[in-house]
This record gives sequence, C-alpha cells and structure tokens, in this order.
Amino acid sequence: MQMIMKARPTLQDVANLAGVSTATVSRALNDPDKVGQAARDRIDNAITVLGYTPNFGARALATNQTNTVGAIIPTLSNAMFASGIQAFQEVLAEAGVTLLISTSGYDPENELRQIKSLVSQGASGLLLIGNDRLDETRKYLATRRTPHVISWCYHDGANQTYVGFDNYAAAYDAARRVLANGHKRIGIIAGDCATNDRARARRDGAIAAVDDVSDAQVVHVVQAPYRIDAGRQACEEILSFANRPTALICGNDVLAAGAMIAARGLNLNIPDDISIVGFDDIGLASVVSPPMTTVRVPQIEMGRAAAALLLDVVAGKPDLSGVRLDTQFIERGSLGPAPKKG
Amino acid sequence: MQMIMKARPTLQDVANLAGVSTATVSRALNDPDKVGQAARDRIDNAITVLGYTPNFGARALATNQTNTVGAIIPTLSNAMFASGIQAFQEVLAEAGVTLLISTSGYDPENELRQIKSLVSQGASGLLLIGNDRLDETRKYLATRRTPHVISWCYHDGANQTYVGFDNYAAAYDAARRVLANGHKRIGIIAGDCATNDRARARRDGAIAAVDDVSDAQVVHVVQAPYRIDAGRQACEEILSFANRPTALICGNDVLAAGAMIAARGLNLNIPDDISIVGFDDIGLASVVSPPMTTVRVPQIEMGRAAAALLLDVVAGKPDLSGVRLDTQFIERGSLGPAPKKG
DNA sequence: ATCGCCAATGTAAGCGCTTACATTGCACAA
DNA sequence: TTGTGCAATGTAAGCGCTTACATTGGCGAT
Repeated sequence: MQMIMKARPTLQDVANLAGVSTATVSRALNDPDKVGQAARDRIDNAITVLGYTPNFGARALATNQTNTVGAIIPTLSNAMFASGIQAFQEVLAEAGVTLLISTSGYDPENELRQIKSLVSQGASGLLLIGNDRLDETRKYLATRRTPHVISWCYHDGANQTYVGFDNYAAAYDAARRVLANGHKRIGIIAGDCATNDRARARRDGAIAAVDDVSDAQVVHVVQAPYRIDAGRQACEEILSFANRPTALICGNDVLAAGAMIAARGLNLNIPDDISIVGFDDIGLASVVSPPMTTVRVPQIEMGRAAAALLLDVVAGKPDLSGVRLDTQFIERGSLGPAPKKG
Repeated sequence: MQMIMKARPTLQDVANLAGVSTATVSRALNDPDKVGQAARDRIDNAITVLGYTPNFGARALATNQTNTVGAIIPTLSNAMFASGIQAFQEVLAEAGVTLLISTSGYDPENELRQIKSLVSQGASGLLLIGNDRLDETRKYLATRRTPHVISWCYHDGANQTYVGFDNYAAAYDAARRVLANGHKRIGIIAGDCATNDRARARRDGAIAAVDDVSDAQVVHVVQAPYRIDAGRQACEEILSFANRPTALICGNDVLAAGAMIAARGLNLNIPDDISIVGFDDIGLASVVSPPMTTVRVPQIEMGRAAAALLLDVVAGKPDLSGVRLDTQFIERGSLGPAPKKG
C-alpha cells in the first residue's frame, strides 16, 4: 500500500496516527507533563515518522506571540557586522528567541521594505543599524510602536534607544592622534556619506579635529563605497593631486587596506612616506603589513548589549536609556611621524 | 478622544476604517484591479494611518504558500560566505522570494535545529552548506521531501543537488602547483575536519597530491579553526618542529593569513624561506604582503546558480543535475620556488 | 457499593487571512 | 420600461494551531 503524503504533515495528521485528539498532541508539544506517558510515546513516534514540524505561523496566530526578533544590517559583506550580529544572536538564543536577519544594502527604501517584511514574519522587535532612515520608516515604527534598538552609533537625548559608540568622537580622537604625530596635510577617504550617517560622522569628526589645529589642513576628501578596490582607487586619486597629504584617514579598514595597496603601488613607504589609519579593527587590520593603525569597535559587547536591551524593550520594560560604548585607538605600524619636509 | 490601538492592526481594522469588508481589503492588497478606485483610496489611507502590515503567518495559512526559502550557513564570520549568500539573495529577490538566514556554527545538531526552525517559519526550500550532516537530518529532509540544494562542495552521482566545486580536486591541484615549485617538505594547516567535509576534502586532496610525488612528503598536518590567531598558532607549532616544511598549504585564507604573521614573527621571509598558500581568495588575500597565492572560489556564480536551482526544485522541476563550478589557482607573491638546501 | 476528585483527554472556538460563491446595483440593449 | 451582464463588493468557510471548558474514567475515602 502506497501511502500518499500530504505536502506538509499537520497536527491533525499526527493526532490521527497517534490515535488522540489534536489538543493532546498540542499539549504533548508545549506542556508534556499534561499528557500521559503512553500517549506521549505514541505521539513522539508519530512525529518522527511523519517528519512533522509545527507551523510557526499558525502557532503565532493562535498564541499571538512569536518569540522572534529581526535584524536589518546594511550588508553581510562587511566583516564589521559579523561578530556583532553573532553575539547578538547568541544572547537571543539563550532567551529562546529566534533571530531573522535581513540586509538593506545601505538603501533606506529597501530598509523599510525589509522592516515590513520582518514585522510581517512576526518580528516583535528590531535591531537597526545607524540613524539614517526614511521619515516614513520612523513614522511606521512609531505608529505601530514597534520596539527597536539602534546600534553602531550613539546619540544623546533623542527619544531612541541606542546601543553603540560615538562615531564622530572616535574619528575626532583618531585624527587628533594622527595630528599628534606632526602631520599637517591630511587626506580623508570617507565611506559613502549619502545614506550612511556613521560614514558621515566619521568624516566630519576627522575634519573637525584637523580644523581645530591651526596649522593643519584637510587637503582632500573623497568618498568611496566600502570596498578594497574602491579604497585603492580613491587613494590613487588623492595621491595624483598636487599637495599630497602625509596622512590618510579612512572611513574603515577595508578602505584603508585598499589605500595601502595603492600607496605601495606608487612605491611609497608606509608609514615613512605616508601614514594610513583605518576604522573598525576587523581581522584584516592586524594582518596587513605594516599592521594597520585603527579604531577598535567593541562589536561583541555591542551585540550582546543590544540583544539584552531589545529583549527588555520587547518585554515592555521602559528601559530607554541606551548604552554608550567606548572605542579604542589601536596604534600599529601604519601610523608614523610626519616625514620631514622634502 | 484617545484612540486605543491594538497591538497589531489587522485586516479587519483596516476594513472597518475604510468602511468595506475584509475581502475587499484583501483584494486591494493582492489584486488591486479587482477593487474600485474609491474603495482602494480609502483602504490605502487606512493602511498607512494604522501602520498595517499583513500577518505573514495568516496569509501563509490561507494560501498554503510562503514564497520563502531558508539558508543555513556555518557562520557569518567567514567572509567566504558573505558574497555568495548576497548573490543568492539577489536572485531570490528578483523572483519575489524572501530569504531567511540562519547559522549553525559548524554544529550538525544545531544545523538540524535551524532547519526545523526555518521549515517551521515556512521555508519551502533550503540552501545547505557542505555534506556533513546528521543521519537524522537527512532522514528528516527526505521524509518531508523538503527541496534543498547543497553548496560549497560538489559530488557526483549522489542523489542530491549540488551547486559547488570539488574541494578535493582544487586542493589537489593547488598542491601540485606548489610541488611544481620544487618544494619537497610540505606542511598542512587544515581547517577543523571533524564536522567539516570541505576542510577534510581540502586536506586530503593536498595530501594525495604530495603522496603522488615520490620524493616529496607531508611533514606536518595540524588542524585549526578558521581564525587568524588559530592559524598563527598552528604555524608556530609547525615551525617549532624539526624538519621544517618549505611550503605551507592552508585550509583557507584566514588560516594562511595567520600563518604569514607567524612566519614573519620568526623572521622568515615569504616566499624565500617559506611559501604559503591559502584557499578561497577572500578580499584579504590580495591585501596582505606579499599577496597571497590561493584558490579562487566562484562565490558569486555559485550563489546565483544555487538560487536558480533551488527555485526550480521548489517549483517542482525535477532538475537534479546540479552544477559543478571550476576553481582557479591564483598565483601571487606568497608562493615561490623552494629554497636551496641550506 | 457509592461518591468525589483529579488526571487525562476531547470538543470547539477563534487567531488573521484568502477565496469560492452569492449578492448588489448600474449601464446598456431592446 | 424591462431585462441582461458585469464590475464591485460582501459572506462565510477553512488554513494549522492553542486553549478554555467539558467529559471521561479510575482511584481512594467513606
């Protein structure tokens, strides 16, 4: 006898096979103590025989709770996010909460679409990256009262929960360190500032620091997407101009790595001819040579904190305080004293 | 008058506000032509006022289709997967299919858990990485007839759909190239072989190539998780033994990068004193110095192909053929001729 | 033997949505 | 004017699950 399988076995199928009602199967699944031993055994057996898996949507419908949160990050391609999200995920898992991950590709329209999709899938809380967002998105989040925390940046006072660091201050500090090495002509390779407030803050922080030193100046500022080749190209561009900078401050490590390649390609020695500093301290930074001076971001701590906070917010605790984490300037070989005037 | 908001507005709420029935709202959402202009306007308005988002679970329940597939990758931390998944995602998006991403942390038990979770969430197809899997997992997939494609590896004949490359052959080839440079004493830093068939295949392929050359030998084989520091440590270990290898073949670029650091730390010149080759050709490989010789994996192509195939399989097309992609040996500065006997 | 209690189980409603089918009303032809 | 056809809309069942409430039966106490 050939048994015809339905596409997806349901609770009812299990109940039939085990010779009990759906209520009993449901109980066996969610509250085993409430079910007799014999029935439980038959049910367990039926479940594996059929390869039954509960229909999450139906369960969510019936219970009105999903135990799910979502995270929307700009891209998976940036190692920057990986460990943070990993940590985020781990804390959630401990709490029995499922994480749904989406990417927006740095596009605010797409972000809104992804947010709706995640909410639709049942996310009762959201992790968002950065502060650049459509008004429509903000409105949507507000009218639905969707709990969310914003990470990878930090702002005071705003009526938002931030778990992150101050990109502006960190970049300001990094630039100060560069200036302290005697550099007077600074080049900046920023990330794509149009839809990325972190990139903007980093650029502006660095510029402000230079502006605060009377005899130093920013000689070039270019923008480039966070890709190695883009960093290389941007660096080549800057170095092709007259009035070359002696130090390059980059929007992140990837850009800085590209810049290092470009500099080497022009037979410039790092840091004797030109200093280069990055941002993020991803694995790559310590592998390149010379090792890259950069700003370490507490990704793991950030992920954990964000998860803890989001869990609180979802649970209804009015914990709007947010968390501000510190970054750390990591001095390695790619930053050196400014070359003597040649 | 204070309007009390329900936690989550429903179709019914929208219908009430717009003064129509739920059926009309549903139609306005899914098949706008079927609804009059006036009604449609009122509905659109109600939707934005309420911040309504359809309940995906309920819709799935009613239509019995989810338009969702899932992907389970070992970890987000390995850049290796990022661009492949990105491409995978893009193809799906074009087809209007949502991607749910999970990580297993290289743990088969966890993989099964994630699979069930994704299926539960409505995934009607799955992207899986590699071939190491619990029997229970295989059984589960089989009895449910869950469409899935396996990527990042390739095998012939098996009754599975693979979209990937032959790790063994690629590693064999890479080792041949190393041997062609005159190296006789080869060291291998493999990934964690216990639960990772790709790591195993790469190791075994390299070993086989060396074995096939009579006067060459593998002097050391160590395993290390795919982390830079683990690679560094493994390399230090190997170099601390007598009978040092003149070339190191690593399970991936991350391990190789770590090895390069260790070698440099011991004042060894790459490649004059020791050659190092990686695998994957992630961005890092071309940034380190000397640039890393490695095996390029067609990640993007793989992602795209996997998506296309999965879509077919889910749609019921019996396209079990699979796709085998070619890897490419990329020769850069970290591989050189074997040093003269000192 | 009878009763009451409680553990084990069943019954059925309802979660938010889609959709087959029924109803309405208006434009047009006759 | 009456009828016909069709576009627009409504009605209600049912998707897989949980759960309040109802039912059953076996046990110990009387």
